[in-house]
Amino acid sequence: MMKLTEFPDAASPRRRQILEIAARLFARNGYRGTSIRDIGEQAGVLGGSLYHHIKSKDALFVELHNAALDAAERRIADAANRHVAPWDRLAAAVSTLVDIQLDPDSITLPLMNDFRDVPEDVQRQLSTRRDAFEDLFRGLVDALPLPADIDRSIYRNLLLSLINSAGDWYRLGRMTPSEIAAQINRIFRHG
Amino acid sequence: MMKLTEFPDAASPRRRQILEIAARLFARNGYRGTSIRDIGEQAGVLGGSLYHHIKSKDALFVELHNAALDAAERRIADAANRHVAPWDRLAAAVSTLVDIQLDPDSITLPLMNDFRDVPEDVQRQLSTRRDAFEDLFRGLVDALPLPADIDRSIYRNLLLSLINSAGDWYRLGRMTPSEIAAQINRIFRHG
DNA sequence: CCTACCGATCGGTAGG
DNA sequence: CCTACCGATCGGTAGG
Repeated sequence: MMKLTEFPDAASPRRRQILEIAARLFARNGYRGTSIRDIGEQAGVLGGSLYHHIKSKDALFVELHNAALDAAERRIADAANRHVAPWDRLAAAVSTLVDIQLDPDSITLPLMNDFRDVPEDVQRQLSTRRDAFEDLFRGLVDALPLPADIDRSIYRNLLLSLINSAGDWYRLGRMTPSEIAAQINRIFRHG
Repeated sequence: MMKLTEFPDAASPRRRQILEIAARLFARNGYRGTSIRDIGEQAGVLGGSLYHHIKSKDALFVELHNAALDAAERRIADAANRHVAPWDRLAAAVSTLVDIQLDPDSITLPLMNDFRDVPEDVQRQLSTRRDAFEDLFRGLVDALPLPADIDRSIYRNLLLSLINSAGDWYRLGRMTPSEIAAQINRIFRHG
């Protein structure tokens, strides 16, 4: 449950600290809702001073986004690979992604959700990495014995967008993330 | 398929025209992504001139949001009420909401999706109207003969967030909105 | 509906 | 890492 090294490739401890601060702010307030001055404030310096560590706000966001997907992809693949039956493999992946998305301290993932908040040229830089992430789920879904009248591409998109937007309505207390995941797996299990 | 009077309570034709322009821009570019100057430009005037017709950007957005939910709620209730069996009623509601969300010319609904893009005090103004909208689906879901291990509140939230985020991945061509709706209804039909 | 502006905020930079 | 700025953009207003 504890995160130890979120950004292993950070080049210096100070830079890693800045990356972690920035990731938390982006996750909480979105791309446009987070200013360079906000990040500087939490890091104890003025906004302009950050440009010693980063090239631009865009480049910073892209770096955080890709590192977050790397970490998520590793955790999800590990969880799926502890099982062999197709439905079990998907259920493990869903449960892990739900955990990541609903963790209130998650630095990792809410970055995925802000796609349309981001400038268009940044979107283009992110989309390759996102496509690769989706391939993980494509493989899991393609292995399912689904009824013939369910389209696997639609099924995968529905499932992913549902999980990625779960943070919008989830409020702590009533149910745990793993109970939410269990409900999702029940609804999406067919045939 | 044609929209005739999107804003029946507009007070003047010019004001209605401005509301329609603003709704389209908010739907396309989000709350923060739409400036008062953008709206003025499309209306053929300078941004400041709009303040003869509106009180503030916030009040404009709230008005558009509530009018959009009024129109959506009417369409969805009408569609559901053409049926009696619970699963048919839900399917009709889902299909109508999907149509609204995926219509590329829709003024009506993508306003719902930008919740976290909007300032907090505006969020508070919108939430009452949204809760009432959700009650429509609450009634439809509560009438379903669902398996006992599926939580109706979670089921409803998952279904609504899934439909509301469908526009994020849907691209025209491969499938029509009603085919998407049919897939959703298949996946969410149980018991 | 325009002119002309306000105070605030933004990403980013030069020069030290 | 700071000082001191830049050009751009924002919502909104006074006065006509």
